[in-house]
Amino acid sequence: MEYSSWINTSLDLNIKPLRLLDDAPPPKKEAESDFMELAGRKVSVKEETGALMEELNRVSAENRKLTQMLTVVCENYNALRSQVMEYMSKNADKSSDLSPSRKRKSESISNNDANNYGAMVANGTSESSSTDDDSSKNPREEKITAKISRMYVRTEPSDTSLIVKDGYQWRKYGQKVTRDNPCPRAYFKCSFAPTCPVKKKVQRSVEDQSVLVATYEGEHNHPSPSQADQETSGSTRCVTTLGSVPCSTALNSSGPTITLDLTKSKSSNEIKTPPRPKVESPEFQRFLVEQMASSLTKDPSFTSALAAAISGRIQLHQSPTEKWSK
DNA sequence: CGCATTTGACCTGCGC
DNA sequence: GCGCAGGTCAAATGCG
Repeated sequence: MEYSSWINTSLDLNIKPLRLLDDAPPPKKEAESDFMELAGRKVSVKEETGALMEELNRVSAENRKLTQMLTVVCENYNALRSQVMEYMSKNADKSSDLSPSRKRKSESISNNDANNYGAMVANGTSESSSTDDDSSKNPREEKITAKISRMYVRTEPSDTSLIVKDGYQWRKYGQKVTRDNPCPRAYFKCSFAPTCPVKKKVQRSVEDQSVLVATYEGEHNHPSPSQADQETSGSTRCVTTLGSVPCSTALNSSGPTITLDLTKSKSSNEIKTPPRPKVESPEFQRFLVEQMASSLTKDPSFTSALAAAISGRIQLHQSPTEKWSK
């Protein structure tokens, strides 16, 4: 699985339309007339306006929601980062003073990043968490070299099951209601290979119950049974691989507007925008790309958000994530 | 009938 | 040592 499919600039791309919608209504008529001309078709402008307005409202609401999410993610990221920094610097100074309750400590810390919707966080366990040196105190810990990774999966609100389709076969062996989350946590073991030590915990996020948090412990000692299936399966769940989010483009006087349609899958993209103009034309595509690039790079919000996204990506890449970057 | 899931009991580690 | 909370076990149950 490619890392690029997990980390995506989609949030950044929403900045432009959102701002447009919030600050001043876009000169739609112009855009539409351009659009019509490009399409070379005579379509009722009224009908188109109505449809576009509807879509615009919907996308605007979607974008607002996403922006709020992004804010929360950034806040939590910063908080977590400062916590980690503080913790690491503390441990660098006095490595002997370690909390004995590492098991539950790590859990409580990791809960903070539960807002990274659509992202997967893979991190090493004790060996990467600067508490290595107490392995000398507790020899049992040395055996636990299992990798712990985390995956966030958005589900449909109506979906109450705790099943995360990740291509492996899992057997549920327990369920428990934990203190910090009213939603039960389900425990799974990899059942594809009898010797496979991998375990998985799945629990709904406290903040957003439509998000499942799957925590993987250990590494599979066998290949994925359905790697190919996984990519093409029509699962109702959408593992948030944002790399393939469908988008639509439109032209207005101030340049092209990129609108990511995050609510529709590729197959169900039913916002029936008017028949596309000759987008296939290489000249038009080049023009679009140039306009998009220039408008994005001029936008300070975009550049700052991009910087934040990149810094987050760098952080992620610093931890060993071989498993998920395959 | 075989397998997966459910669920209450039990085990283990940690804090007080 | 006791209580609490998370994790695991295994008998009961459900389903194909």
